Amino acid sequence: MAELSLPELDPAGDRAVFRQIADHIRDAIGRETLREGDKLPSEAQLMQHYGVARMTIRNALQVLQSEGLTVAEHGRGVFVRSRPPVRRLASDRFARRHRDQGKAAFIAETEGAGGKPSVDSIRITEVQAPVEVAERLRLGEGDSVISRSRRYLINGQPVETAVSYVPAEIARGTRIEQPDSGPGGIYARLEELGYQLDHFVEEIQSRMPFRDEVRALKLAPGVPVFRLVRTAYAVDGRPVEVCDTVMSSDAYLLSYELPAR
Amino acid sequence: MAELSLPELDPAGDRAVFRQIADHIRDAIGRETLREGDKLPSEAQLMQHYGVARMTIRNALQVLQSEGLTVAEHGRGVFVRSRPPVRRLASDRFARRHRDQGKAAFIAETEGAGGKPSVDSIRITEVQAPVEVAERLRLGEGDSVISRSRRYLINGQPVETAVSYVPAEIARGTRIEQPDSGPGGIYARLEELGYQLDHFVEEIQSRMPFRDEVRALKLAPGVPVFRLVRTAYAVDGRPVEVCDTVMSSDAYLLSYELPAR
DNA sequence: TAGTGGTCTAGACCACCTA
DNA sequence: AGGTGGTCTAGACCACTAC
Repeated sequence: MAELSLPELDPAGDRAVFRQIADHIRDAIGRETLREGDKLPSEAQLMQHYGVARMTIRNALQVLQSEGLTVAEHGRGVFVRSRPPVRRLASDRFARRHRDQGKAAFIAETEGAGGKPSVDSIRITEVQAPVEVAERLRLGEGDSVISRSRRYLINGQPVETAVSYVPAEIARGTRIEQPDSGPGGIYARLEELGYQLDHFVEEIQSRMPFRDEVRALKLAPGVPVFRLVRTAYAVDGRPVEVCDTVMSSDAYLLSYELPAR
Repeated sequence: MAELSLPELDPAGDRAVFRQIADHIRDAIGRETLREGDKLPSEAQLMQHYGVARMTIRNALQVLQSEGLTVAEHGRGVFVRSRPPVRRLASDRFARRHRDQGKAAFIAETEGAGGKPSVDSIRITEVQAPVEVAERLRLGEGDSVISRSRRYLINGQPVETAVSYVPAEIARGTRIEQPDSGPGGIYARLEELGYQLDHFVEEIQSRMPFRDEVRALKLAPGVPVFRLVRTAYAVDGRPVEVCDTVMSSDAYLLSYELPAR
């Protein structure tokens, strides 16, 4: 602990002791006295330094963890969380010129950035459209859709889960029902089927992940997720696909261009 | 507690007791046995029901709170968190037709949705451009910018903070330096000054809020924020403004249209 | 005043990691 | 084996809210 030298507690202030301790450590991280990957003093050392009970120290560490600033590793220590390289999603990523290259957007981009893309957990089923999907596809309740769910990884690290829905009427019996949807992905298949794509609408929300999302994306505590729902529209105005994705928020930066006119 | 009837603990499973308890309550919320605004059983009731110590119950409740599912109110109880109405930001919100109506985007939209918009904490200063801003505005270090910071509220509830940066060379001596930037906001002023706007680029990230953001936006525990940085480009390609905003993620849904061509 | 959550103590035993 | 964090107990006193 000699190297860190955290301040003393302020006994006068009415701010709770565990909050003061969290403040000290947070400040040290902010000033980069503690940097990404650095190990914090152990709980025992912090108890010693501040002269408080263990639960008080653990409360302080809990605060930092839920802020996404630190991660605890059982048996090793508590560390300043390091952020993975950010993947930028630009708004032209579904432009036809990319589709024509014969690779799905994710593969093309990841390789372009020097990463090793992979896709797993591919599951294809025909189901009744969930309400949110039916609304976006302008289907009635009970209408069925082909659902393609999969998980995207970069260098073996999961970053995104996605479920695509295409009206069964369109996709049944086509390659969209196959695990490998072929060169250019399902958007290329849709165009081959005569549904020339016109535009997409992406709707973005952010929230803390559900339990299954924490598992599927191997999320650290204190990391929110983006939920991005993309609807693809054909030139005649008909929505032909909905893609519901959940992304680790610290793996992505989303970028969009908006007209000013 | 009679009305809730949570399951018993599974003594065989190796899942921690406080996690099992959190699971039970989370399930009850998921099934809508507990609905938005409902009060959870008190800590004392839960101790009684499960026959465990208070810290075990508090650990379970802490889990739910950091997932954004519940909020504790001192002296009152723990409640299922209710989500405020979501404000949808569409990608045409800076279209000229809105600007020409003489209202800034925020005011026009909020009134359109039946809310009462307000803006406070307006502070205008001339400063050296922060690095991230200088890069986006293609300024050198040391170049100064006019910074306009303010906070947006809907029905008195803060939802967003924003700081705009305009090169001082452009804004100095203009109404952009005034607290009330006039009809149509600063984008209208920039156009009057001869910088006809062509497009915007918005970059979106999500993370847990800093302490000052929790205060400024009155954020509940477990609520992440969007950070949205918008750069405005004039028709000659010159970036003329950067706006750095932080938004409560549960007050917003962002929506963008992307071309497919 | 009674009930609620907020903070803190002082222990205990366990599981995991490193050496 | 020794150090680390993970879980849990059984108390205590306090601050806030409702009645």
